[in-house]
Amino acid sequence: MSDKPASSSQRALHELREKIFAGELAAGSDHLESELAEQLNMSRTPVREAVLMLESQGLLEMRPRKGVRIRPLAPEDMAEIYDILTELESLAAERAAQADLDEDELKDLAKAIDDMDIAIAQSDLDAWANADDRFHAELVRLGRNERIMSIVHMMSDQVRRARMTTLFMRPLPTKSNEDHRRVYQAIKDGDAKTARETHRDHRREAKKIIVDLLQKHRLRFL
Amino acid sequence: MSDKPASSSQRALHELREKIFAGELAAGSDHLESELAEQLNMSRTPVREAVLMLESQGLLEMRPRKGVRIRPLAPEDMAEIYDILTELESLAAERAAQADLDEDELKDLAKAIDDMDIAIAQSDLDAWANADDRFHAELVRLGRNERIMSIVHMMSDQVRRARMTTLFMRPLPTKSNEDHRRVYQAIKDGDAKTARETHRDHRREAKKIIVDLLQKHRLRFL
DNA sequence: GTATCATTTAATGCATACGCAAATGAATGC
DNA sequence: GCATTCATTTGCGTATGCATTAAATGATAC
Repeated sequence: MSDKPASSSQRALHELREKIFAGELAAGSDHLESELAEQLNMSRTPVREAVLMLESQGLLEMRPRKGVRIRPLAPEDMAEIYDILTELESLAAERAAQADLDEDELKDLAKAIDDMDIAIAQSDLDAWANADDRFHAELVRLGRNERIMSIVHMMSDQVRRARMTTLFMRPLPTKSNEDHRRVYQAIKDGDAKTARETHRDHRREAKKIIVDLLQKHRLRFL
Repeated sequence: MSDKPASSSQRALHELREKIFAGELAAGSDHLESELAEQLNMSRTPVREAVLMLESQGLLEMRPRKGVRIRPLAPEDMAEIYDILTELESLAAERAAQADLDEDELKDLAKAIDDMDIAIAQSDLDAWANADDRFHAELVRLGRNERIMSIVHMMSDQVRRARMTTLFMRPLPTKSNEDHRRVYQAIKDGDAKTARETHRDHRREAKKIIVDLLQKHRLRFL
């Protein structure tokens, strides 16, 4: 249970991520390395290292002399990201279906789906979002491509803030879980084509919903 | 023509990349930060920064106390990467076809195809590889998704060494350019489906060829 | 009042130093 | 011999300080 010591740069990495997701470091805001270092109670060195890593993960930009800018997301960025997620997750679904997985290997996926039902029944959006994340992460894991896992993870991070914001702006995603179940069933049945196409359509829908929502609410950056 | 001053960490980034591609830093080899710093004639600080970036780009791993390891590529890694390239480039081809591009916007793509023909006529494999790179990069650019561009770039970097090695182990890719032309034509005609599927098949073929080659030659790591 | 240039300010990029922890090797006991 | 413990070395993580240079400020001329 006890946290490992963890190096300062690891801590910086995690804490900065958290602050970005929580909006504590607001989208579009600038921060000097020294400010961040002070906030985190460490020297600039580990902060710089963390910032470098976060930059290659697309969460912020280093702009010499202007500070570290937390990258805001425009609707076009959301579209880009959802397009990528659509392609890569669909491939993962296809591969998972081809892998002839037994029930035990699928249990985390099943659990995530059940948890979403429960969350919806209780109108618990946070729990729903959490289970949805797990569903997608597990799906990708079953696709057995490490690089796809890491790219999807990276893209998910980039949209995390925006998804959290929009989550409360739209009706309960009651229909969504039907798709999940269909994907699950196709994987279990070894029906690669259906798994792929069902998931692809599911993601396209998700893209449309969120992009439309941003446009409707004139959310140019978040 | 004169090189810009360029910061030490940028220089470290570029020079380390070059050394990795050139095999001067061999796949699987380990290197202390201090060695690299000495080689590059700078202190450990910018080297560490470059190494951190290269690590997130998947070219090497930092293993505390064991040195920086240049990541070797197993056939399974090649398969992973080609799967990703297949999906993302195909999407790019589809999007390019939908973009109703005029001849001028397609001229770099056309040039790359022509250059490949020339290179093949002269049996100049280096020139061919160069033009092939340009074709794929340009195709992705026309797909207008910045993130896909950067992911594809990253994946291409990861396979660069291995592709160079195998390039001289197989017959001239004479047929390959027919595919390129078909993709080009489909994009020009605005035929998104054909563009996508043609390119997808092209990439699947490429994957098969290279993975088979590695297996045949028992190249477990490179 | 505005534009240009000199001066100051301050954030960054990098070198350097140091403590710690892991790895290595030596010494000791069995 | 072999294992175990302790001493030594060495590489890394981080703090710190300084030089550089871009930006901000102020001064001067028009």
